[in-house]
Amino acid sequence: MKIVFMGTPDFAKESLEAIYNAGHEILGVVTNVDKPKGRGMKMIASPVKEFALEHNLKIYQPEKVRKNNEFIEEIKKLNPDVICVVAYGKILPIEILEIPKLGCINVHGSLLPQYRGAAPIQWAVINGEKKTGITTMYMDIGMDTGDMILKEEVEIGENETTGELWDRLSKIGAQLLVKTLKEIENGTAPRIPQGSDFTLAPMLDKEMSKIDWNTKTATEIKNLVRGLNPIMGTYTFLNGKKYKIWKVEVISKNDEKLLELLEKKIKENQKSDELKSKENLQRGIEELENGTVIMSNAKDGLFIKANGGIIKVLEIQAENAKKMNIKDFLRGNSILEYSKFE
RNA sequence: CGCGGGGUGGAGCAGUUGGCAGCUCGUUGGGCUCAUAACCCAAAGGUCGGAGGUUCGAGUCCUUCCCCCGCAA
Repeated sequence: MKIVFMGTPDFAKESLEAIYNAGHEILGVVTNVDKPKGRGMKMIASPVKEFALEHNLKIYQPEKVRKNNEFIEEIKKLNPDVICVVAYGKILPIEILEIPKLGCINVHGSLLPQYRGAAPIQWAVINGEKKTGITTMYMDIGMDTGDMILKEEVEIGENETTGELWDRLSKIGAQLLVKTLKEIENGTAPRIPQGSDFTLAPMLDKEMSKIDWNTKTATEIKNLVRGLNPIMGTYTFLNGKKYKIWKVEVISKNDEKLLELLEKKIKENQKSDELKSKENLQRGIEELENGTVIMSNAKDGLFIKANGGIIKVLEIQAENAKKMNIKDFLRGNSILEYSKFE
């Protein structure tokens, strides 16, 4: 089929590559404008543009698409059978949606009508969903409200990060798009209305990446950490310094191994008899405020009291530093026990 | 010229007013142990990113070049 493809990030590149390899005729590729990126603010082309350049595809990078008659006319002239939109980054006006004879197809990273919006994958992980998926649909004017075509379900691993899930879904999405196009070509594509029972996955904002030790449970913190990895990461403060937390594990406050370590340490330090028994240790931990460092050393790691469990930090990043696994970090940097993250 | 941080043995860091180059870990050898990623002892490993300069003396001060990283988008 004759296709115009619209997309920007690597997620979209997978789809473009798949339909390209499937033998469809790519009339043009629309991607977001190059943006200054990275150190020195160099202009960086989107992954979709990179692919288009490599394969000599025609590239369009309109500043805006709404009320951009010149651009709309260009697309009209291409006379595509369908327009495929995957994570393009701009909302398409009705004038464009009406161009292709067979419709505008969108690949969305969730099981619609759940998680409509800009950040479906991230929110699914943050909310601790056990499964999510990909949905292809016919676009309409609303935000991810169009009639659905195909769906594929995917399990979310308990420790899977958004980045990992993102990669998997981008490939599944690519395949599902190819399959969807085939169905459309054959005239067998279904059209399933979404119904009214939907949820939203709005854009993530900076605010939410701060760990709230007081109101969030240990598991919620863990889900936030993996949900925001590797997009922005989560952060928290210790003695006025900002630390990013990239990977954690949740362990129970009754964790035998941890209690043993604590017990041993207390004996070594000849501290008060008060915390001698395991019961007292558990109670002692329970009494600590959320965010308090229970134990911190290069050998055992960094353990932080949280609501309903203990956060074991696995990957951390100090200000102006790069991400490090916790053992490397603690060899050169020290975090005092009983200090408090906030 | 977007803002900022940094280059010190294999890793992560310290190094005070310029005065013998250190710490934690790893590595190697040995010991201990039923055993171990545990513990004990010992050793190897650095022209302190490069080039100039100031000085009796520079990781430390000045000039310059190279490289890396974080924020921001």
